Parts: sequence; C-alpha cells; structure tokens
Amino acid sequence: MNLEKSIAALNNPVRRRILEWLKDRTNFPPALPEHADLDGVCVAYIQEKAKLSQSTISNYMGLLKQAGFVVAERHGQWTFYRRDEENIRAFLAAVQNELLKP
Amino acid sequence: MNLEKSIAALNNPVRRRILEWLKDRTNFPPALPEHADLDGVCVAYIQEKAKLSQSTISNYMGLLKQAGFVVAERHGQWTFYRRDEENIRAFLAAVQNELLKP
DNA sequence: TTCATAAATCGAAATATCTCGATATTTAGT
DNA sequence: ACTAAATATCGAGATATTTCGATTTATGAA
Repeated sequence: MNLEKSIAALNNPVRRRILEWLKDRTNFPPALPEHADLDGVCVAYIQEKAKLSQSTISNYMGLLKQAGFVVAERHGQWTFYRRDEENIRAFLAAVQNELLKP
Repeated sequence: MNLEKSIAALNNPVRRRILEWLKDRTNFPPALPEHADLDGVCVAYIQEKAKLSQSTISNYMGLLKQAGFVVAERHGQWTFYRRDEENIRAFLAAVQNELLKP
C-alpha cells in the first residue's frame, strides 16, 4: 500500500468512475461464455464505457493496479481487471490514519 | 465538500505533512502572547517548517482551505490556519462512500 | 507459420501543477 | 500620511499529467 501512488491514482475523475463501475459487473456487457467464471472486466469493455482511447485506458488500469485498487488476471489475449477490496479498505484505513487526529 | 478539490489538495506530500503538523500546535513555535487564545498557526511558522517559499506556502494554504481541510482566521496582519476537523471527517466519509461497495 | 485480436508500450502535443522571486495588499504602529 | 511586517497575488520556467495515434507484444485460431 503506497499512499502517494494511491492518492495520485484517485486524482482523476475517470479513474474514480472506473473503480465505481467495477463494483458491479452488470455495468458492463455480459462476459463471453468461456469467461463466465471470471468476475473481472476486460480493457475493451472499460474503454467503451469510458469513451477514451485504448492506450489511455490501458495506462489508467496500470495506474490503478500499481496503486493497489485493482488486480489484473490474464486469460488468453484478454486481461481482466477487478477491484481489490481488501487493498481498497487498507487504503481507506491509511488515509484515515493520516488525516484523523490521534 | 468537493471531492475533486480535496483529493487534488491531498495529492502533494508537503500539503499532507502540513495537515499532520496542524494536528498539534506544539509542532510550531509558541504563539505570541496576544495570540495565545487562538489555536491556529500563522503562515510564517508553517513556511519555516516546510522550508518552501512564502508564496508557495500561501498558495498551499489557499488550496487546503478551498478543499475544506483548514479554516483561516485573520487577526491583524496575521492569518491563522487551523484544521477543520468536521470537514476532514466529512471528506473521509465521502471517500469511503465512493470507494466502498454498497 | 501466418493472421487477427486484445492489450501494452512508445513518442508527442496540450494542459496542469509546482515553485520561485517580484509585486501588491492589508493592517499596525509612529 | 508613512513605514514596516505579514500575507496574497502575479508571471514565469521547470516538471508532471493527460490523452492521443502508432507501434509492439502476446495469444489463439486457421
């Protein structure tokens, strides 16, 4: 957990929105049958919803991953991203700890 | 409470450190006798501790104020800044609400 | 092995942030 | 009114972020 990187990753409205979208898989088109068991979302679906270029979204997902907000799982040619709930909670605890008086 | 501005204000290590310093008045030199009743800290004291220029710190305190993390109180030629604990808690609640799953 | 598709990386232009010194503003004291 | 001190604002150069299209890499299928 790196506060610096995490706050920087959150300092962008589209990245924050992606994190919200990822709370619920039904925010995206249904997965292909062969991916039915995964609960992540591929880059193309996120790109479509965010209406930004493929390279931008790939970059964004990399930042969110480095910040610990999402984990990536490769399956064939697809990379599936999903939230890392535990790390998200750890981040919130860290910000609280930094901001709140003892 | 403006999440956008608040996160942007936090996205800087010096500004975060200032917020931490302000948790405890004794992190700064003692106040002048005529300011003994105020629990804020003047810009010059913060500048001295942060080792950045006066204009930079004035700017930073403006950002922290706009973000709602501190309040400013003018007394004569001095501006005293202190944390706005209630707003800080409101910010933390808002980030939690945005980040945490329903 | 060749082709097509998904994603990652690269290079660059536009914009934003950081930080400074210089200047302006506000207020207190003479 | 004049001066001095504290803070705020301005203008600018350096650096970082945003976002793109083009290219590269990885994988699966013909």
